[in-house]
Amino acid sequence: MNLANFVKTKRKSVKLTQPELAEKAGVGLRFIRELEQGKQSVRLDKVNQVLQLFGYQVGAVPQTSNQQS
Amino acid sequence: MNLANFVKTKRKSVKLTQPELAEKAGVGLRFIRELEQGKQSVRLDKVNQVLQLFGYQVGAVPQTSNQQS
DNA sequence: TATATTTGCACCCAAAAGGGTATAAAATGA
DNA sequence: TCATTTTATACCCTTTTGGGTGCAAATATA
Repeated sequence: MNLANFVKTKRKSVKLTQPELAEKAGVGLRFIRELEQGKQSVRLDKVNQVLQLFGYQVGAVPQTSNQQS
Repeated sequence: MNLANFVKTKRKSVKLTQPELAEKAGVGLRFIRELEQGKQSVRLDKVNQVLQLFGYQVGAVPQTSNQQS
């Protein structure tokens, strides 16, 4: 589970659309879309704005890890 | 342990200076410094370039977690 | 004490992010 | 099937990043 799928899965689990998530997180709609599509060069602070809605944050995880899901 | 301290600690554990780490990771020295100082708006791909030297990558971790160390 | 390392600050600059918007495509539901 | 919702892609624009560099001060380290 990478960050992109993590966000997508979490968003769907709380029944939010991308525009709704963007609004709640205080980021742009385009950012949510690029994030869920796996864009690598996103900004860390924006990612954290999204993750904290789900009670998560960006951290270092072992490369072999499946991260949280 | 936040990302900044994680990188700093890992770097010191393998006895690298900031310039050496920057060179190995393929990022600028200024980036390493800003990362270790906790700058929030860094780019995720650059963070990953650094973390993978230590066998780690960026992932979602619970907010209450101490992340990996 | 010296030496090496780290930090902080300031420039300049090219490249990219991210926001907004509009349109096209895909998915979902009646 | 058709209509609606959701998602994806493209274009502008402004702001910021990140790299390079230099220098001074603070902090370790031998």
